[in-house]
Amino acid sequence: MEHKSANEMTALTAMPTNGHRAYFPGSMPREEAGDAGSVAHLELVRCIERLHRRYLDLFRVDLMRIGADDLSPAQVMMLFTIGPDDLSVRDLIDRGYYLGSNASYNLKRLVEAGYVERSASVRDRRSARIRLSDKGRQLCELVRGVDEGYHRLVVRDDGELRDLEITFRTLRRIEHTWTDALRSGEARIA
Amino acid sequence: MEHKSANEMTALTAMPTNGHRAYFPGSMPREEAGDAGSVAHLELVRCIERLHRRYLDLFRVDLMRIGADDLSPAQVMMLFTIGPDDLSVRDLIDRGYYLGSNASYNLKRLVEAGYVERSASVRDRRSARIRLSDKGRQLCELVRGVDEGYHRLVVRDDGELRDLEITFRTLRRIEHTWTDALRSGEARIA
DNA sequence: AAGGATAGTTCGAAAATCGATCTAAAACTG
DNA sequence: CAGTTTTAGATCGATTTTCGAACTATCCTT
Repeated sequence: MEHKSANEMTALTAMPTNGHRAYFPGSMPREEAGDAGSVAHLELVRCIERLHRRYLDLFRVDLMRIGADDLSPAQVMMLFTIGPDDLSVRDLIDRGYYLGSNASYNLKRLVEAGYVERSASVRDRRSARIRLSDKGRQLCELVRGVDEGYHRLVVRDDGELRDLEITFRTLRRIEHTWTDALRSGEARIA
Repeated sequence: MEHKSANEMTALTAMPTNGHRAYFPGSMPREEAGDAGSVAHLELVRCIERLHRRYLDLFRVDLMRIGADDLSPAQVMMLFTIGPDDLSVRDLIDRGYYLGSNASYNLKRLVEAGYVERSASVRDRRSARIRLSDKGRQLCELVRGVDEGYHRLVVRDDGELRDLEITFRTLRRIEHTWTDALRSGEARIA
């Protein structure tokens, strides 16, 4: 938490539109063979990693503008993962694939900063019930407002809307595939 | 670096296929209005964040199996960002959207561990030339092999291949949009 | 009631992040 | 050419994050 942005040596100044090679699907050892030149899973993974890093930079700036400089991007995202629901920490963990201790850590900050309310469940007193506070909901509104700007930049016509939908659907499918793979992978160990 | 995996309280045990609500496009404050219920940019962002976290878990396990337990997932990804090329640190930074000091930090480890070779440029002696070593290339081969397994899980027919291509193309477009937004956003400040 | 599973937190060590320096080598500028 | 400014990149120190291993408290089973 607490970061003043204003990147120094970051990639900010230079887009991928840099000099030499294409860098598009070209920046990895041989790929001409095998998949007949189509996009490989690994390229997508790399893209996701890059996008994630990129969005963090962008989002941090936006959060600063909004005035939510007491939260890290990941913490704000966590607010959206909670959403309008009233859930247990376990549910939150499952939704966001968080590690238990990390979820606790971030949740603690969210509660301390007043974005999330926590109370003990009546039925099971081990279990905590979490939900957004008004402050939390307000922040979500603001973020959603900012995001609409990006939405408009990204989907400018029906074709792009359709692509976005396919993209979302595909990513969800991949998410599911990975989760399965992870589960069965661990099964061999356990 | 150095992590023994074997998550404890992680989401490993429970997929998003958990109890109560749908959670699909449902876990955020109101979205029925406006976009006519279609996928919003923000949902995609959240998905990317989740996928990133998820893949980290998966990849760490794979790296362990491969025997590359001296590198973090991000560092291995950096190898692919270097790819077959011979580039300067600046190029690497631009390609991967790294922060300068982080790139240095990771690069140092890659060089120390023998995956990357660095030498000074002849023309500009400030500039370093970076490239994969044999060891680095070998690791990339191994990872690529593992990845082919996931590729087959994810694209099982032509339709899915087409979706993957659209997804990749769309994500690249978004990446570009964000980079632009970030650049022009910072411009106002600078 | 005893033993085990579950929910969630806390702790300490390790690692990652970030911006501010800092060095060295270009590249300008007069 | 001396003087200044830029650029490439490494390094430093402070902060934040990540992770797994305890640990506490409650619940469930028998």
